[in-house]
Amino acid sequence: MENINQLLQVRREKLEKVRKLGINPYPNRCKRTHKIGELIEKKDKFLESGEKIIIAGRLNAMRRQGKVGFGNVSDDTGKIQIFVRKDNVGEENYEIFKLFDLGDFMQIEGDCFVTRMGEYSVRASMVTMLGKTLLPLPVVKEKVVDGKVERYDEFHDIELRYRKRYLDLLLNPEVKDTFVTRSKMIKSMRDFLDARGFVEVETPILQPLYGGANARPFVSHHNTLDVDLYLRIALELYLKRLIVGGIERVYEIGKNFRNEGMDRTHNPEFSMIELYQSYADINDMMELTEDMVLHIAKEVLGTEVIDFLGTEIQLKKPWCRAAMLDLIKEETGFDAADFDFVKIKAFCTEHEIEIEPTAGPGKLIEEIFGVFVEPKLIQPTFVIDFPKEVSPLAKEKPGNPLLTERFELFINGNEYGNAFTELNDPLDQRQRLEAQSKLREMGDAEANVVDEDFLEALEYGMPPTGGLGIGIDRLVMLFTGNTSIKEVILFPQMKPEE
RNA sequence: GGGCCUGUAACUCAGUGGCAGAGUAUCUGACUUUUAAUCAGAGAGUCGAUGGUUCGAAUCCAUCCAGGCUCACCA
Repeated sequence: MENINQLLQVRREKLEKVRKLGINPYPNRCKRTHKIGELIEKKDKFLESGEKIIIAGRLNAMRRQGKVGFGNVSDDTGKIQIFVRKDNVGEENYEIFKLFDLGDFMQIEGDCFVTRMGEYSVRASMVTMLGKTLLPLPVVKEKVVDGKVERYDEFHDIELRYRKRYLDLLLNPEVKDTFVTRSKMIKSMRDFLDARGFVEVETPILQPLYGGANARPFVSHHNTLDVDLYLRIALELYLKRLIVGGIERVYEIGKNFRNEGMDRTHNPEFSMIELYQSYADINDMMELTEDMVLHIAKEVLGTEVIDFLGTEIQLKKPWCRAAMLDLIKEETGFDAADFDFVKIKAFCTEHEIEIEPTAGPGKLIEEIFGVFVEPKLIQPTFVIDFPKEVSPLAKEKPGNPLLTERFELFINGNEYGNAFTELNDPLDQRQRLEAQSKLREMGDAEANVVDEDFLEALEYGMPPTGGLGIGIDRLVMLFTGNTSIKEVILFPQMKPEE
C-alpha cells in the first residue's frame, strides 16, 4: 500500500513537472507519419534517404546514460530502438525526455540510422509526450540468445492475465496473436458464406422462451413488460423462422449463454455460428463444414494440416464419417443397435456410467459414446446416426425410426459442431417437443420447452433444410494451439474479487 | 460439488517454527553508442483473510476468500 503510493507519487510528481514546463501531458493531437513496422520493413530506404519521420508508441525500455539515452518504443506493428542525445534534441527537450517513465506514450521525430553496436534505430531530434501513465506496467525484459528471444520476469500469473487482459495483451505478444487469428478466422468464415449467397442476420438474445439446445438458461426480467426473458442458449429456432420466411441461406455469428459449469472447454457465454440452407440436407452440411474449415485454415494459417501441440490434425477432405453405434461397437464390442433398454442399462451400470432417471436407451447410448469413443476421435470425424431420443429437432433417418440424420463433428476428442437434416414436419416436431416437455416435468432441467410460435411457423411451411452449428471458441483453440477456452475469450468469466 | 496444488514488494520468485529476502521496476549519484546497459547507494511488505497452537507463526492447525489442474456436471 505504502509502496504503490510511493510509485504513484513519483509519477504524479513527474506529471506536475511536465505541466509546469507548459506542456500538456495528454495532448489532443499527434503527428505520426510512419508506423514502426514500416520503418523495419523498408530499412534500407529509410537509411539511404535519411528522411524525417515521426513515430509514436509506448516506451517499454530505457537505458539512460547521462546525456544520452536509449529506449525501446513499440506500436502495434513492432518495436524499435530510439536514440536520444542531449546535443541532438536540445537542452529543453532533453529535460522533457527525462520525465518519461516506462509505459508512457511518446512521439519521436527524427531519422533512421544504425548505432555503433549495429542496431537499427531512430535518432530523435525531438520527443513529445503523448500520454503519461500513472501506474507502472510490469516489466518484461527480453534478450536474444542464439536468434531466439528469451524473456525474463514474464507476466504470466493466470488470474492476473485474465482479470487485467489489457496488461496481458501488452506484455505477452502471443496473446495478441491469438486474438488477431480469431478475428481473421471469423472474417474468413464470413467471406466463405457470403460468397455462397448466405445472408447474415441478428436474432434476439433476449427471448421469451429459449430453445434449440439442451441447456439451462440465464433468466432476466423486463420491467416495462413485466415479463421474464431468457438469454438465448442457441440461435436455432429464430434462424429457422427466417428459413420459413424465405431467406434460403442464412447465418448468424453470436453469443449463446448457458447457465452451467465452467471448465477448459466451457464458458457461460460462448460464440457460435449457426447456418441454415434450404433444399439441403445433412450430406450438404458435411461438405460445407469440410469446405469452410479448410477454407479458414488455408486462408488464416496457410495450411491444411494443423499442428496442435504436437498432434497432427489433417483437414484435407474427405473427413471420416462413422455411425455412432458402429463406433461404440468397434471400441467396446457392445452392440446397442436394438435399443434394448435393459441390456444397455446393464452395460452402463457395469461401466459405472451414471444413469439419469429420465434417460431412455438413446440417451444412454450417447453417454456410452461420450465415455468410450469421444476422446479417441482425434482426426476430424463426422459422427452420424444419432438416437432420435436425443435429437428432437432432427429429421428421422429413412429406414430407422430410432435414429436421425444428424452429425456431430469431433476433432481432438472434443465436439466442434452439430448438424441435422432439419425436421420440417410440424406435427412430428410438436410431438418431439412435447416429449421433451414431459422430460422437463420429470426433472430434466435441460430439456426443451414447447415453443408454440416456432411450431406455428413450421405449420406455415419450412422447406427441406440442412442446418449446422459450430463452436467458434473451440475452433479458435484448435487453430491457435490453446487448451483452455479462457485463452481465446478476451474476458472470460471469473468470480468477482472480494 | 470432490481430490490435488497455489497465494510473500508493482512484476517474477526464494524463504518449512527464531530480525521479512533476491532479481527486475522505483528513487539518489556517476556515465554522450546502450540493448536483460553498467557501477555505487536508498526506499519499498496487512507474507490472501480470520481464528487457534506456541515463549515465538510467512512457516503448524482450522475456517474462509481467490485462482489453477483434475474428476463430476455440461451438446
